[in-house]
Amino acid sequence: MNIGDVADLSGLPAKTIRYYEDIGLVEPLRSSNGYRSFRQSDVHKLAFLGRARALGFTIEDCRSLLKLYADTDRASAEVKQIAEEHLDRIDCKIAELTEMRATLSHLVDACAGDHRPDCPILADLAMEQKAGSISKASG
Amino acid sequence: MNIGDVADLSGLPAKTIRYYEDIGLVEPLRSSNGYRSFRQSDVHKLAFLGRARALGFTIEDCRSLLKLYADTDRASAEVKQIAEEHLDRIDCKIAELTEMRATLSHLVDACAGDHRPDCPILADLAMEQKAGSISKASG
DNA sequence: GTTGACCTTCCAGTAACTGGAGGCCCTATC
DNA sequence: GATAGGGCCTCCAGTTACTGGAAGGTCAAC
Repeated sequence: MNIGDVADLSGLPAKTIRYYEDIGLVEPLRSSNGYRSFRQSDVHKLAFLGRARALGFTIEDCRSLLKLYADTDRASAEVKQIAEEHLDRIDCKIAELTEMRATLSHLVDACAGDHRPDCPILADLAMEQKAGSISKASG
Repeated sequence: MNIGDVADLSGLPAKTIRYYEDIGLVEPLRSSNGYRSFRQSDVHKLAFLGRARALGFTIEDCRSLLKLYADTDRASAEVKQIAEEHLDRIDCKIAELTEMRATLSHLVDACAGDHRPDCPILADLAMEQKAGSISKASG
């Protein structure tokens, strides 16, 4: 199978598939004309990678997961650990973004958004605290 | 003021401050010895940048915000628009992460995490659907 | 005069691709 | 046989926002 077909089947761009070969995630054969020649197992691997990446696993996570997948003597604990660490990362990111969101939406709500220059968003970024108005929500 | 002092005051690493000069966000003066010489206004700008970055604004957003901040004829609507677009980006990211989180935590919960090889996480990534067990929770 | 902290520039690397240039291969059509 | 097109190839550069490190100049203190 040529790269175009595999791209269609796996949903990954051909560029990405070449990149995955570059970094050693897949090792397609080569036809006599130099074209990459993908086996079913390669397509399977690439689909695996596509789903792992869609779940946000890093490339290095993917590499480990592929290795574990191939190793029928694996302990599921190893897989679970990778997934749990990733879950923690996701939770951290969500927490971070949620906090940003809170501050930002607060500021956006406070901004008139009209033709006048007065803007609480800029005021906050510049920390223009007038005496007596220092009441930052202790955050 | 030298870069080290400014780094302490603004909370930004010296490396980052140099980078911000590189990309034209600040333009400190130079002393006769070649050292950067920061004015109060530079420090203020850098603190502004630090807070904007902490809210997740991109560097290009920061550039625009600084320009608006300097322009006393600005319309707050312009600032608000930047902030709202950023808020949308944040919401998208949160939604994406939340979905990942849901799928992943589902899988993690289903995984025994012991010495045995059987692993629903890998099974899902590999899409090993046995006939009759296709009951993917519809998204 | 030498140590050590601070400053300088420049280069490379990070994560995971993506875009584009320049060029070969294959099939079909004239 | 020539040509047009689409697909494939490699290699290089760019993306975001820094960060680390090398090689070397500056300054205050001892």
